[in-house]
Amino acid sequence: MTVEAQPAPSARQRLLDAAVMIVRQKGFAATSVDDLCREAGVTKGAFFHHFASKDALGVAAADYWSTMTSGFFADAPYHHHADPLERVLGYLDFRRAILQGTLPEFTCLAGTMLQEVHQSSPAIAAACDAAISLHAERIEADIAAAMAQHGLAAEWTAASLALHTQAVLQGAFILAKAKGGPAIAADSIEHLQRYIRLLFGRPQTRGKD
Amino acid sequence: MTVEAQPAPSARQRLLDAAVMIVRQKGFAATSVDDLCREAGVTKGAFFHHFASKDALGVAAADYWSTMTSGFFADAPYHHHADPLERVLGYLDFRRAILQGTLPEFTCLAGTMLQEVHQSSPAIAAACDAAISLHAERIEADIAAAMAQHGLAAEWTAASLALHTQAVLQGAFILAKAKGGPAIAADSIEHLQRYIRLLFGRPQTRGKD
DNA sequence: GACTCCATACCAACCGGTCGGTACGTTTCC
DNA sequence: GGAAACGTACCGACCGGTTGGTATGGAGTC
Repeated sequence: MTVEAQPAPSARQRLLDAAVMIVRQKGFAATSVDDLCREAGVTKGAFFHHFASKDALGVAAADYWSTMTSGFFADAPYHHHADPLERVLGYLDFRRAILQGTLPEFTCLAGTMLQEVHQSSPAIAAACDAAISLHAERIEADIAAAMAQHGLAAEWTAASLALHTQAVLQGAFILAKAKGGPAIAADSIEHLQRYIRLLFGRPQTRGKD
Repeated sequence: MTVEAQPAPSARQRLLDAAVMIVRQKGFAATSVDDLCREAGVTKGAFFHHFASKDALGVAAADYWSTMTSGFFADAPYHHHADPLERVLGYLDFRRAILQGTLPEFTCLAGTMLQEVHQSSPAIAAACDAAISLHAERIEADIAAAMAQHGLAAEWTAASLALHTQAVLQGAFILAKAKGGPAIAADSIEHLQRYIRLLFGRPQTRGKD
């Protein structure tokens, strides 16, 4: 609630940014508090001033990730489409397009942390779940609109398909980690796009990109 | 007297079994050598007698996981189908059916370890990649046979779709960890099955489960 | 002068890994 | 056949370094 404009990046902010990068590189457990402080250029005192524990940092990082990605995708170009189905497909085009750079640059923090802490730290797991679920809800709205427009009476729900898109993305990231690059991740997203086109009876539109 | 059958599981075997369970619970980094020894009922001396390092245990565990799951799926009932497409769909039926018990019981060791060690330990990452890729190749064979039988000239390859099935499964596991249960994982696999049926022009066969 | 923000110094627990030693079966050599 | 020699499996105390976390104090600001 007390969010005003911040002119200079505070130690807290720098720690959060450091966490987003390093945790995606090494995972949560392998990332030490000292690693974070070194990357952020602050001392341990600053860390424990802003965060009660390493776990608390994990929760804050997941929340930060959620608001960060929310803004990022809200500003993305695919919202321009009038057709809601085109927005859904455009979203996936966009997800494919941002598969650039090294693995920790396009990989998902929430998915990475969930793998490790789903049992040991319920608070972090809940924050990661919230981030993914919130993101899915945004897509769910477009899917529901597309279903209404196409008069689709399907055996699956918009919520289920929205969550499925997130599953494919998370799985694509794991394959990317296995293969050391984003190429197969892009393939998987293409399969998902083809699935959605088939679902809506719109087989293979527009030319190859 | 040369003893063929092993009446008592060796320390090495017990450590491997312990690793498969605990690493899926807590992740690789958060699992200590002492954790493994305690679970396996052996001492640290035994651990380092059989494995040169914790990393070496990770590689061995991934290899063990690969041969273990290979045998498990080779014995599964879906191979009975004469129709290769039915074998692929049956495989996914089977994957849904084994979504039982607690999360570390049906979750994938290779995917879990990959998330954490893909940068820090190339050896473990390679072993995990090999496990997943080998598994995908088994499915690829059935997909290729189904494509040939249906005379499908597709823009996608059997290998690509096989890898996509693994991406969906890995992503489904992450969602299961987010939601704390296997229900949404099953939903995602159903979406994948629907995709494959649409791909092969066989919309919705057999009755509801 | 109280409060926020952050640095320094420090701690106990725990980490992966080492090491000297034991128990025991097999091989070798007389 | 018996005993020395050797190899494998395992034990558990121990080591140096790192871990998450704390105690305390000082600079800047209202």
